[in-house]
Order: sequence, then structure tokens, then C-alpha cells
Amino acid sequence: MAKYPLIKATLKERLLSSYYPEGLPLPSEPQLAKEFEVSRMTARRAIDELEREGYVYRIQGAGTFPTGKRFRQGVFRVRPFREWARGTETQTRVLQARVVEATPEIAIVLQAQVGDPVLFVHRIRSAADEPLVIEKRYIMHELVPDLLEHNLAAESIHEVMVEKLGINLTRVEQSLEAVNLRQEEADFLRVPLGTAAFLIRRTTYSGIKRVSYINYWVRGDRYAFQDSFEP
Amino acid sequence: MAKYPLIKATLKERLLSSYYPEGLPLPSEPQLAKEFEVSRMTARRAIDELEREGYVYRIQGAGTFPTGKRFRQGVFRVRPFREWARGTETQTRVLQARVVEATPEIAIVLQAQVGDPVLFVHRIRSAADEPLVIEKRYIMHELVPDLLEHNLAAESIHEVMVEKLGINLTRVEQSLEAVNLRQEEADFLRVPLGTAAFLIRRTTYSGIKRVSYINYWVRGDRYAFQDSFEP
DNA sequence: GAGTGGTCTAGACCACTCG
DNA sequence: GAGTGGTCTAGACCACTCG
Repeated sequence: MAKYPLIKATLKERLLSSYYPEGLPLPSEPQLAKEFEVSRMTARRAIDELEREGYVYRIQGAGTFPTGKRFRQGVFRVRPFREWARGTETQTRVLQARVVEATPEIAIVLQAQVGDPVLFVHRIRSAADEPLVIEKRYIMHELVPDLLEHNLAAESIHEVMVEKLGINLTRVEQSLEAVNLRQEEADFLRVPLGTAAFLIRRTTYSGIKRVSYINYWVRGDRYAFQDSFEP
Repeated sequence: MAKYPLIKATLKERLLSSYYPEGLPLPSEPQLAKEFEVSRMTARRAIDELEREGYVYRIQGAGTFPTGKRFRQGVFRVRPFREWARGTETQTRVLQARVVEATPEIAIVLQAQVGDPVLFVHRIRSAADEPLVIEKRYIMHELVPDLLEHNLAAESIHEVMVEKLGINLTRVEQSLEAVNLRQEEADFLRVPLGTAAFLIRRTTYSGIKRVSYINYWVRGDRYAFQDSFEP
């Protein structure tokens, strides 16, 4: 019914079949609008989506270019624990929650001084009585002096920080690794030493200031990321 | 300079501060256009981006609603081997490439019959003389009868299928797991038995027809996914 | 300076929701 | 039937690229 999906499909087909040579710009937006007998805004809308999907890129003043036919690999989305464990009863156990002095390692990732006060929270999250995730969280204590007054087993620490303590998180950086669990982690998760797990390391920022550093160990035998996309 | 980023930022701020109650619609597009003294299309553009970023959802005829303040977790993007290994010399070694009969396991994932001819390609991809990825690929043989005539060590199998053999891939489904390498895989990757690795399982489709099933084992000690986002 | 993409306007008609 | 979001038009001005 709408016109832009047809334009988008037609252009996608042409791009995949190399109808438009790589390195050269596609016809300009006014030209495409004329070819498809639509207004420029409608042609743009089709191109907007192709750009977002990675088929073309645009340079203002120069034109719209094919991206090249690299394989679009899709993405894996990290879902909050409660979401992927829903349907079963979940528990959160707080093993430790106290102010510690920053170790050299923590001082580096939080860009603080060794010995600075850091709030350390160590939790285990379980579903159906099975421990699934270990969480070790280091937060600049000066930013959250009152965090310990909240119930860290019942509440989302992220939500408490953002909503109740007014921390304004502006950026999150994270990495995902596959690691063998060490003895301590394996014991907490009740799996054999060396079991494969996902390790997510996350650093949060408020402007250029680092707010927290979190490590999550997620049991590899209980969790998988899913993705589906159209190449 | 442009108007829509300001509208977007203002709305985002309001959404994060619960200025708009959950469950109730935001002001309508014409109302927002009036408030910000812009045309409706400009207001829409700001909302379009907020919708794409997950802050609001829209129901035609009913309105635009806050999504709720769930933590947006970001995504991990899988990058093609050549891209993340760039800067070093990469090699691809073909261990096997032959037509086999579908085993029960392969028949299920490819929705074929046990015994159907399936092209099996087993490769190892290395960078700087270090094996990093094992790849086992099963392709419906009837779809690619001539694939073996191509140089599977030099070319991207995906590109050969799409560009030279005209296979039209319409969907890709994949999962990401953390696993312990078994003896065979560990030997190929020259790491100890049980080393943690990423296992990516990928199924490709052409319409409802399944085209191929691929397993990638990626050394956990050599690869990490990265992500950065604004919550 | 000619052409390109980026943004914006003031309208219009439509399918849809909801009371 | 009133109001909502979805789409589209025919213009306009701008910043930018490129020969």
C-alpha cells in the first residue's frame, strides 16, 4: 500500500545484484524520486532505511554510495536478568555490600586513586533455585553515599542509582568474553571448575566521570544469546 | 542547528524523569508540534528516533506511549572474521569439503531427510599463524551443486553462494553460547581441552527453505565482543 | 557554481482506536 | 465521529562536495 517499501525493496535488489557499481554514487534523491514517481521525501525514506540497515552510506554534498557486499552479521542483545529468567522464580542473594579501598585494578578501570573509597556489591542471581549469574559491582562511593540504605536484594541497583539517587548515566561500555570459571566462581554457581561462562564487563559513565564497573559471570550451560536478521 | 535533536533530547529527558506517566499516551503529534513550534513532520522525526531507541512505542489510532524505564542493555555485533583479524595475515585452511549424507542431527536443523546429500565444509581460520576459528558448515547440496569448484580457502563461501550461485538469503538466525572445547576442537585450535570458547550456531534461510547450518567455534582467549551505547 | 544530501513546512488523505 | 499515528506531496533553504 505504502510506496516507500517498494522503492526500498527495489533498491535493495539492485544493490545486492551490483546493479549500482561500488565506488560510484547511486542516482541522486531527486532522480530516484523522479524514477519512482514520488516526492523526494518518500524516496529519502526508503534510502533512510537502507542506510540504517547498512546497505548504503551518504555523504552530504557528494551522494549516496553502496556499502559493499560485506556480510551483515547481526547483533546479540543482552537482556536484563529478570527478563530472560521470567516465568521462573528468581532470587537475588547479596554476599557482600560494603565500602572498600580501591585496589590498583579497580583504580584503573574507575580512573580513581588506589585507596579511594569504593562501594563493592557482590550478588548472586538465581532462577528456580539454580544460581545463574554472579555479579561484582564497584561504584564510586562519593557518588552513592546512601546506596547501602536500600534493599540491594530486592531492588535493581541500576534503577536505584538512576531514579532514587539521581545519577545521570550518559554512556555504557561493555565487553563480552568466554572464560573458564575459577574455583571461587564455580563454587558459587555450583558447577565444576573450568566450566565455560560468559563474562560481561561493563563500565558506566556520567559525562567523562566513571560511575561503576561491573563484572557478570553468566553460566554458559544455561544461557545463550539469540539473534535473527535479514541480510 | 536542526530542531529535531532538541525536541528529541527534551522528550528523552521527560521520559527518563517520568514527566509522562507510564500507561498514558504522550501528547499527540500535532500537540507536540504546536508546543515546540514546528511542523508535525519535524516532531515525528524526533519521536521516530526515540521509538527506534526503545523509549516509546506507537499504536496507530491510539497514541505514543512511554516504554517504561527498563535498562537498555545494548547489543554485541558479530564482525566478520576478516574484519576483526585485519592488520594481521590471515589464512584459511580447508580440512574437508565433500558431499555427505545428512545425519539425523543435520537433517533436523536443515529440515531435510536423513541421508539427503549435504555439502560439508570444515575450515580453520588463522591469524598470525594462530588458529582462531573452527568452522563446520552444512549446505543443502541441491542448492549449490557447483560450490566445490570454487576455491574455498580463498573465497568467502557466503559471497560465492550469494553472488556467483545466486542464492537469495532472506533470513539468518543465530545463537551465541559459551562452551568448553572438546578434544577435537581443542587440538585444531591448539589450546588445552576444555578451554572456553564462543560457539555461534547460524542457520540461513531462503524464504522458508533452509539453506545452510554453520557452527563457529571462536577461541575465548582471543576474541571479545565490544559494545558502547547511551542508556 | 552546479549538484548533492539534510532539514523543514503546511498542508492532505488514510487506517486505525476508542468511547 | 473525533482523535490518533502512517504516509505522502511540492515546495523551500541550507551546508556541503567537487571539478
